[in-house]
Amino acid sequence: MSDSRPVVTRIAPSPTGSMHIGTARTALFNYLYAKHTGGRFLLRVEDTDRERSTEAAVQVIFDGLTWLGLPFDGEPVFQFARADRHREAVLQMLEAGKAYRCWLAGEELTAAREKAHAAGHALRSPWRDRDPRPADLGKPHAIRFRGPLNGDTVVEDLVQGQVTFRNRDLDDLVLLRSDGAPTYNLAVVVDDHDMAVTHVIRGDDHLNNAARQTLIYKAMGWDLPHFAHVPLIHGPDGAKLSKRHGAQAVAEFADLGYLPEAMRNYLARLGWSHGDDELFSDADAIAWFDIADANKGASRLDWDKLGFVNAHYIRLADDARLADLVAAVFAARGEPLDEARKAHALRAIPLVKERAKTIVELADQLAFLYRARPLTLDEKTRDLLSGETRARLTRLRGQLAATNDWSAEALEALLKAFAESEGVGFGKFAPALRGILTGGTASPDLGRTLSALGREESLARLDDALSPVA
RNA sequence: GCGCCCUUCGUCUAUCGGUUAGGACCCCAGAUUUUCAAUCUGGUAAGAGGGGUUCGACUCCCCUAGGGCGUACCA
Repeated sequence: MSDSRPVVTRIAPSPTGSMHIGTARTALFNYLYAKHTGGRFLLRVEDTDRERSTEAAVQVIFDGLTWLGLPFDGEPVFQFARADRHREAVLQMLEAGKAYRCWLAGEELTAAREKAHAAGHALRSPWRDRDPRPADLGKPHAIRFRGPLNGDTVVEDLVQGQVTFRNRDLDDLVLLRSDGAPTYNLAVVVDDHDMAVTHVIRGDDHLNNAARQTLIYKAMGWDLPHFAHVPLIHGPDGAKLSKRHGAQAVAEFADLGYLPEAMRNYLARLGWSHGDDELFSDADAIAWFDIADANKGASRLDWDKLGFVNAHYIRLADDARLADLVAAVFAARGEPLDEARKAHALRAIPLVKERAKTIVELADQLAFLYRARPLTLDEKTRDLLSGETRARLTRLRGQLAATNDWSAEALEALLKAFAESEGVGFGKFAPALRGILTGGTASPDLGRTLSALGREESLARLDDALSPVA
């Protein structure tokens, strides 16, 4: 372990076609730790599974990191392209006696493994101590790691603490498959070493691998990186997060209307904390983050809290940006907003932005702006339009038509004065007015609703509902 | 089966041997009130169980239970 080298962290996802939210948090932790220490945050694409590693699947990773606002330093490393280098390392171990050629396969392999387990230790191939004959060398074979039979391997983990494994439980893992392809545990070690990674921060499903990888580092005579295994994210029910929990991939959270800065804040707070701080800026997170403060236990995704955090960031967000996002929601629904409508949304956003937990909700709350006239009124509103209320709203319509100040404040004042002059509470006309203006029963304060709708449209909607034929 | 890890309010967490176990989300009540929210005030709610160690354990050790991960020529 070296402590003087500048910190280098990395995120090493496989291109599977989507980016899991757990991967996103691991990326965030790596990013925060690198920034906190003034180090570098790298990306390595583990694309050795040729079936799944399509260009599109790789693009998903880039898009996910970009959307989350976690830019990596330098050029991405593609693991598959480094296969020759991996093989070179294996040959080096072979020559040094740290690895051996193995022709064990098929049922023979299975039987040997079962026998080893029955004897209370991990698999050791008979080829470990056998000299291959020249005739064997021509036949396809794997190359296995020659693991120590006795003793312990200790992983010093920044999160989990000191974890001890008995070497007898660690099998002679395959380094190079019989088709010449390097295996995961080998490639990871070689790549992390070559990339000068100082801190391996990853999911705790790899804690067991850390022991195997430690052995490889030692066999190669390389410095060990610091390990930090962070727990996985579970669904609200405590089970492994999956599709049925609502969302799993970063792109899905984006589609549901969550802001990247909200995701960063929420995800950072999931499994890590800085005292009682709940809502904090990226700069705060970078200043405060230490991987040693990460928790050991798995945590569950809580939609309510995510919504709370997201609402906070929506309130802070720039209106023009929100208008773009809202327009994207409408476009995704097949109802793209033209320039005029988008401008309308931009004007109305300040009136509703403090009410929405997601961008999708924000779009829903703006939808009344675009309803086509004449609005079809719900039954409740129609019932409310009895003679008395109709007459009262007609008088209100007259006052609205006479005013020029269409600001929310002025309209609110006008409504208050009107209620007073009528000698009634809002309850006598507000529900009906809301129904007429929005076609629904929930909307912002009426002053705001009128203001957002605009003078012309408001009066027209009133006329639609109040005209004798309606 | 074997190995490793984890376990404080419903959820996310604070605590790093001595606290009335704190905060946030959710929930409930009140305030506000033209709906729904938002906002403000207040409230309910926790150390998985059992043994130790100690003057004193949420905190240290052991056992049990529950959960997770691994145990591949997958990554």
